[in-house]
Amino acid sequence: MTLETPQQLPSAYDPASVEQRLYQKWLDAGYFTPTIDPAKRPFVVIQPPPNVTGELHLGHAQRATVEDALTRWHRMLGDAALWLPGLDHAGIATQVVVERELAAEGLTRHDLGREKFQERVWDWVGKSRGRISEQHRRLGVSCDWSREVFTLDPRPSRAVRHTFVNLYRKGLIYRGERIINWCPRCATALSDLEVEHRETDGNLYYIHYPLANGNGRLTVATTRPETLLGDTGVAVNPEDPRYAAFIGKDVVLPVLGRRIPVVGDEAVETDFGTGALKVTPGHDPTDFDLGERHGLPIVTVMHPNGAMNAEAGPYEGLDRFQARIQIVEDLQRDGLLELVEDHRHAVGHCQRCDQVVEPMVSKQWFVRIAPLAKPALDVVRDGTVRIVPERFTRIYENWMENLRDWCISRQLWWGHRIPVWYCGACDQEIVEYEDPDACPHCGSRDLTQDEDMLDTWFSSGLWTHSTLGWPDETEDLGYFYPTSVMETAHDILFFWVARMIMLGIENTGKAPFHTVFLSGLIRDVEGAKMSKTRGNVLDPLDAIDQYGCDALRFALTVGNAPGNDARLGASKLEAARNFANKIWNAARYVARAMEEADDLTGWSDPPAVHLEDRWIKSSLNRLVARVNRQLEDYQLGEAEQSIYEFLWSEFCDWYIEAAKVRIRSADGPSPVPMLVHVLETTLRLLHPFMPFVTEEAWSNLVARVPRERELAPSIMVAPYPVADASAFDDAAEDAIASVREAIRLVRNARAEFRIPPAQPLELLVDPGAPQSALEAEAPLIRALARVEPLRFLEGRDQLPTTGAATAVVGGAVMAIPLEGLVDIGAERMRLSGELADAQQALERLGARLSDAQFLEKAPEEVVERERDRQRATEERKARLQELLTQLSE
RNA sequence: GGGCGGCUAGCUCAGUUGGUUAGAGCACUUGCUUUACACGCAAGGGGUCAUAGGUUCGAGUCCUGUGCCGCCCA
Repeated sequence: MTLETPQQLPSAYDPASVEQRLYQKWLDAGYFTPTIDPAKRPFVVIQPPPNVTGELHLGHAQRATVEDALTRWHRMLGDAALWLPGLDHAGIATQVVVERELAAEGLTRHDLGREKFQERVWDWVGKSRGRISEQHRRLGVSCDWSREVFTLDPRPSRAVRHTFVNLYRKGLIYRGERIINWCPRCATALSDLEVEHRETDGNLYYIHYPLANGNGRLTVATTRPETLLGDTGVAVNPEDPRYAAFIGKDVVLPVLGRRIPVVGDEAVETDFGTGALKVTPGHDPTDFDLGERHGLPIVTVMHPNGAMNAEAGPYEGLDRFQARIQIVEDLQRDGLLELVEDHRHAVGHCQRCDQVVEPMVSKQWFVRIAPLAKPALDVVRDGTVRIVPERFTRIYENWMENLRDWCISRQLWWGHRIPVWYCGACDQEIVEYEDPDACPHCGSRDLTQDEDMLDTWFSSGLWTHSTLGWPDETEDLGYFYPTSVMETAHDILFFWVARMIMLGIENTGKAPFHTVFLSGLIRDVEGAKMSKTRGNVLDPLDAIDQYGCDALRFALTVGNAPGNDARLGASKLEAARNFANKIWNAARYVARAMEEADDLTGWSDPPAVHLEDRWIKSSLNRLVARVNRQLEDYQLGEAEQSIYEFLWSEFCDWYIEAAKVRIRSADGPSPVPMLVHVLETTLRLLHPFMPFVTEEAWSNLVARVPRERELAPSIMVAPYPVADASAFDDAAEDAIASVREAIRLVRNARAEFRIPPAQPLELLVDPGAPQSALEAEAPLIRALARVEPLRFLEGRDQLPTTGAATAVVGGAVMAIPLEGLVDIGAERMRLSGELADAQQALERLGARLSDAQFLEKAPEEVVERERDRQRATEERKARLQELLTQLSE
């Protein structure tokens, strides 16, 4: 590749011409695949596998950026960094998507049959995978594509099979008639987590249940009157004086006329409704528990599709919502409906298809959760697993302490099939690692496999180890497990993270990672969740086309605190794009300075002799220290902010501008080696976040540099910067700060008095101190403030007393003679104001420093800092007073 | 009903062992074709950190109460 001259480089950074080329270069070099090396420390991130049928959205892009940044950082630290990508078959989500497609053709999955339907899904998967993969690559992710896994691949499927069999044999998986959440649209059971509760306007119906003996009646309140068809009791609180006498008697179920008992139970809330509760064990989870306590029978009144069944008597065949209307009418007719109230309450909806979910008793497979939850709780409590940000630890604990058994069977056709066979001859359940040919109990070949599929999250829960080869003792598993950081969105803490911890410990004996890093959700500018129906979805690829990958990555992560939701809009993307362009142009400038410099010797660690060099080197090393600290503490957004500020406001705004002055005058040591050094270091610091522009700029720099140290072939395998504390230089930083202040004051006066930028100004300075930084930096002040002549005075009495803009910087006094422009009275007013400020500050400082408590209790360095400030403020006050006296003469 | 989070400049947000005069981006005002960058440069305006108490030498930061907004769980 021939090196372009700096002049040939475009003046605006063009991401499109860089990104694909560099990504290919990294792929070809094999940087994304770590080598298993016992001498190295492994760093492992397992990617949360996106749904195979979905497209990546900005949330994925943000998480990918965080995961990539962590991986790139560790790779540069010299770790064996593995970021393992994958895809999730997403059972119910995918099935719903494909069923919708079928519905558009007027078909259901039953028209196709199980096999054809599965083929159809695989077709869809094939199309979708390519898109997801393309999106990921465009995001610049450095994941190891050679290890990419799909949840339905043979290896993870084997892990699913082994886990199921092991848990079954330990008695931790069982089949039973329990109350579950049923989606009539999807015709499948759902776990508690897959139900979304939404506040909905409904009614509360007060219904009379006459006593069987004809002496009165009980009135119950319900939001779902149609379920009374499945009532097998009425419950009241035994402490409730209104109803105590009813316990043990029978009431007559309206409409159906069935006799059902009244039972006493403490769980009944006396102040909800009438205080009497109809008990429907077949269609309500609390009633199920209650019914179990009192031995009440279970009656299920609905078909799986939500229509009423034979138990519903005259309502058989009606849809559940029609049945509700009909029953209410009938109750009214019979005079059994006391009243109907408006009532707002939470109604469960299917997470995937939004239908109202029906609690229903059904025969399903469950995981016994308590024995798994205990160790998973312990590892978080004892710090083996750290959750970032910390506040989610409590949320995790609360949830884990209140878990019900996990319903894992789904009446779907897409996913991992439940590995249980039933023998037609002896009726035994057969659960083996390999598919059985014959019944091990009776030898019969009349075997049928369970029709159901496993909850997707069952396989996801194994992801940290199934991707590395478990249950086999593979080299990958031995080296990379347990993994390091699990980064994911906080909304799947329970769905996924908790189950990974439970099943990771269960299968391997070890917690699957040491850190959980939870990201917030990405919202649109208005703060709304992005969704297709709202039409506010921003495709990551569009954003990349428009602003560039680095800009998107930066915009998605800069300044974000872990776990907090963030909004993204055009202005943030523009700011990020501008930053990429700033870096590009800084690099372009430095490259040009290099071409024109005679000697770049020492660039890799230039000695800091000149005050400006001492300052920038000190400042750079403080930045490096800070960024390392922030990364170690997972404050990625802050780290980016730090780099942004240094690069733009320190390096570009001041060091480069100062360097130009020195280069032009050819006076003193050349700043070019330092320019190269600072930029090269900062690019490495930033690379994990903005991989492309840093690589491109870095390559352009190092291609022009003498080989003073071994140079990596790519910034992504170059070492991450380490701070050199010996470069810290407070004196230089203070000195440059006062020079900057002086320049700012001159520019300020120029703006205030409307003096054209090109017109030089005379500046008189009484430096005050013998070794003033203002004197040392006179050329810089001349150039950046457009000062000519700049004269340093012997004594204050030489300062002009009229018609001058004046200011105090540290111990120095400056005056810009502006006869005829400056109103001396206004000038005096301004200085008096400053004097008053100084006086006020001194009073505060004096009070603090004379407080014995403060002196005794505050740390030494804080006291010392206050003393320094007091000294400086006193000096400033003295100078201001002198100046004012002079002006009033 | 229980829990969590937010309330900081016009807007969006940082601010992690409590320690300068509380920061950034965007927006705003003024002026600039200054040969790296107008995706830029310079100067500037703008905040009693929701509220009431408390702890402390010192509170945006810790504690308690209150108000509004959002989320999670039941």
